[in-house]
Amino acid sequence: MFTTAPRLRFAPSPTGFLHVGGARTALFNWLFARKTGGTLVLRIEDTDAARSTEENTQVILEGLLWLGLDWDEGPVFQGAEIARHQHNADRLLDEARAYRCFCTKEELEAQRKSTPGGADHYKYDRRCDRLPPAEISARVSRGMPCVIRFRMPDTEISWDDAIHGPISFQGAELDDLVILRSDRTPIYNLAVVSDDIAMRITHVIRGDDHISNTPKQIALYRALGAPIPIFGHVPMILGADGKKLSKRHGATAVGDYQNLGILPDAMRNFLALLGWNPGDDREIMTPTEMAAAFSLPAIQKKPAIFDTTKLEWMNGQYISAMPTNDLVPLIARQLTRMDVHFGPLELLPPYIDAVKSRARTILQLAERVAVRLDSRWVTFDDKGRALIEKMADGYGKSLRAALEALRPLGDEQWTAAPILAALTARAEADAVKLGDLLQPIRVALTGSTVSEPVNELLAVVGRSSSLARLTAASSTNPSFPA
RNA sequence: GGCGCUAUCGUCUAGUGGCCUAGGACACAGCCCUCUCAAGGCUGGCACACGGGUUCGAAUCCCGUUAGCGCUACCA
Repeated sequence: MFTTAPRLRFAPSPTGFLHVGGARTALFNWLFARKTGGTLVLRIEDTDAARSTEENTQVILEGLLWLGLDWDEGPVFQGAEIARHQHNADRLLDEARAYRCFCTKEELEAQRKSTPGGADHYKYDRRCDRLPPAEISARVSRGMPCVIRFRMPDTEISWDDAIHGPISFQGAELDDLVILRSDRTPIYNLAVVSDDIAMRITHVIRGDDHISNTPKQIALYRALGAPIPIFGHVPMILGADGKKLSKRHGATAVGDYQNLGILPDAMRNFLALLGWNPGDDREIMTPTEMAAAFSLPAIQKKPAIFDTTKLEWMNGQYISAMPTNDLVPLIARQLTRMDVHFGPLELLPPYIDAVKSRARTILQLAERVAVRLDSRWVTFDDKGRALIEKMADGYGKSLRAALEALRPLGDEQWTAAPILAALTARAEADAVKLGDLLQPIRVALTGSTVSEPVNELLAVVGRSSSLARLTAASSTNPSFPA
């Protein structure tokens, strides 16, 4: 049917931000284009002037780029093609495949209400299609407003979906859809078909929520005499409660996850695995690997629940694997947002190395760097407080022992190995377990019972700051730490 | 309500009639490592929605039931 390379499109509507579901649809299009050597076109569907904004368009473009998804053509704006949409509609009218409908919104509403069995059973009764030609031309010359309705064929309309397999609808059950409003602006289904034909789109990969639009669009393709593309409908993304992902589930926009400290590589990888798998057990994959393994039939038919825990796990994997130098600008930006002063960027890597294998998000990572950089960021968590309370007087005592062991070390000896040697010797001399000497230090320095090995922690925090923190903690009444 | 789509561990999934005593990952529990945590290693618990068929044989094919989701505009 199509002898040339595939032409795909991603067609978001700038009536909101880039949703994770939309991002995944874009990703699947991108992967398919990369896999097949096809062309991906970005089209902004802004025909709903009332709800579309320039700002949303920008956010969507930035979101796609952030995820590493680029496009080969566009962005093209649907709103710029209204003349062609109107021309297509007029042609359908001339060929008697569509008709003028003079029913007003109010009349339509009344028709719905008076439908036997309720508005649920309403279907337009084609009363305007039965108007005598003389009456129609009279109304037109009178300037009576009208929409253009497409006459839906009553045949079966079916297609072989690239993801779901065969799907069919009965045309007789479909309504005659409006394709041009009374102000002559196009309605979605006409604009989409008109654009996809003009752009010579061969594969329409979009969300499951468009399945019921597809028979209407196929009918339009046929009426317009255009070849019908391959359709593939990717399942929805649901919230943890199994309902369609929406605002009340918290973060749903791609930008939300960016702000939460998720890496674009991790987000992209996670999204790809939501409803798709490479056919083997690989999980962490580069875009190139994903594209090589990609196929439409491998996409799941059922909706997937968005599991943020696994996203964070994957993000942690990416953070651990990421070169520290690549992390520096991200952490620096976050520290600046937190109003933490860190001096030259070259000073950051040791702090990042100290904590990056333990962090799941950039936010966590930055917070832990901040704690090591500046004692004002130390906050005592529940376990830290519990340890202090449990040890009571032993806490300060243990810290004073540590101070005695550490003070003799000069700046040049303030590295992990000598620190560990000094503390080990002290623990042996006092006949206490090494851990009993170290854990209070950890808590005094970070407020937490979790960190890198204590000797490394001391080395990273530095001699003067470490000693200051230990001194302060050892002399403070342990029942109310800072 | 109508139409459509879907149905394997809590979650993401492998499975396309025998290789399934159903595999992997996240999460969970335990053990190892160990100054804590993470990472890593090992172990464990956890699923074919239900009912009928078809077949020598069904998670896999068919039908029904149930459940979930989507659509049902002069929105996209």
